[in-house]
Amino acid sequence: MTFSKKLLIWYKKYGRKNLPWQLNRNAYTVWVSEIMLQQTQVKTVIPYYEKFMQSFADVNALANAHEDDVLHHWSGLGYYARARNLHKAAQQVRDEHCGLFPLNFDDVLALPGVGRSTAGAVLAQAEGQRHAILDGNVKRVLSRFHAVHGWTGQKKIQDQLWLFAEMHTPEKQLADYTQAIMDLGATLCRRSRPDCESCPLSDDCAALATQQVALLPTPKPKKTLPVKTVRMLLLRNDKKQILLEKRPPTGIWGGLWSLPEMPVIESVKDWCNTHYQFDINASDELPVVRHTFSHFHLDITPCVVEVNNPDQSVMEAERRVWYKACKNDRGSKAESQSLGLAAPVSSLLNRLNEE
DNA sequence: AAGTCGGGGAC
DNA sequence: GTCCCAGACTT
Repeated sequence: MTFSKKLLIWYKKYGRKNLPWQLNRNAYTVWVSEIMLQQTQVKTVIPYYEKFMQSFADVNALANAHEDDVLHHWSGLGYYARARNLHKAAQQVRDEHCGLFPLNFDDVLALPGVGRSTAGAVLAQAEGQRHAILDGNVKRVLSRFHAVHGWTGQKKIQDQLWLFAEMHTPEKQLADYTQAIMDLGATLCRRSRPDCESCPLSDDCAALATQQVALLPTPKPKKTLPVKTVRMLLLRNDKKQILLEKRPPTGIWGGLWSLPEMPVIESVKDWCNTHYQFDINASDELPVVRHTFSHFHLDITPCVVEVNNPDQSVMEAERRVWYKACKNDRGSKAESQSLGLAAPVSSLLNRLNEE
């Protein structure tokens, strides 16, 4: 059985058929509901839709209203450009289509605030015209059904999903099919805890077959993290011990032991002299190590420094310790169980120890 | 391709 | 707190 046929059978039993905009359905009511439902959940929209329709019963009433009045009805819904566009579009219908909501795809698409998916949804639901839709629900259903990996905002992925959407769109029962695929996405093929047991498409779902339902759709990539840089000093005494410092209790690596840090821009020799009263001859930079936190990258420039007069540093004894990195029984991992080390510090000490 | 608009729900 | 939601528009 085809995708659409299974979906339509399921819809007949379990689909939503009494939403406010499904009663007395016409292009205007469907259009208003579709705009309100952009990036907004059904439950939130319902009271707004009912009040809006009471005040603006048809497209001409909306066109002739004051923008402030339209915006007042939108207050609290968010994305207020939707309301301004809705009002402008109603005037466009009044002025360019003789007050009759257009039933031609390109004309609907030309209305401000109406994109490809919304235009398709309006004409499919109100007029039974054959158009595919691709909203958040459909993207989720199709990316799982076809195991499409990649963020759905990417053009390549979006094009692929539109092809699948077109492919599955039936020739008849467009209103029901359009509602059905959205209902499936909203009620069973949810973002979290999808109910695959109850899904009419589970037999052919590629994501389910390969245990990838939870991985799809691929989440939006996180925005580029800011990069901070720091130099970490591997201060080494004549016993080949490294100076560690205890971090403050709050903040990054709170309470853990770490290496002394200093700005990359400043002189190592001056810094050691000023902050530690250490006399050093030379220092040796190691390759930069990137450590990533949830909110930034930390590029660490490790710098090995041989200290000539380590005895000078007896200040703040509780916060500083000369530490001898050694290998434990398991091999390469440093013996650090007794001392809480920040992860990249542990890694650096290992590297130094292996040389 | 990335940024913007937004209040609210799920977790 | 984060992520996302029946997207479209601008830069």
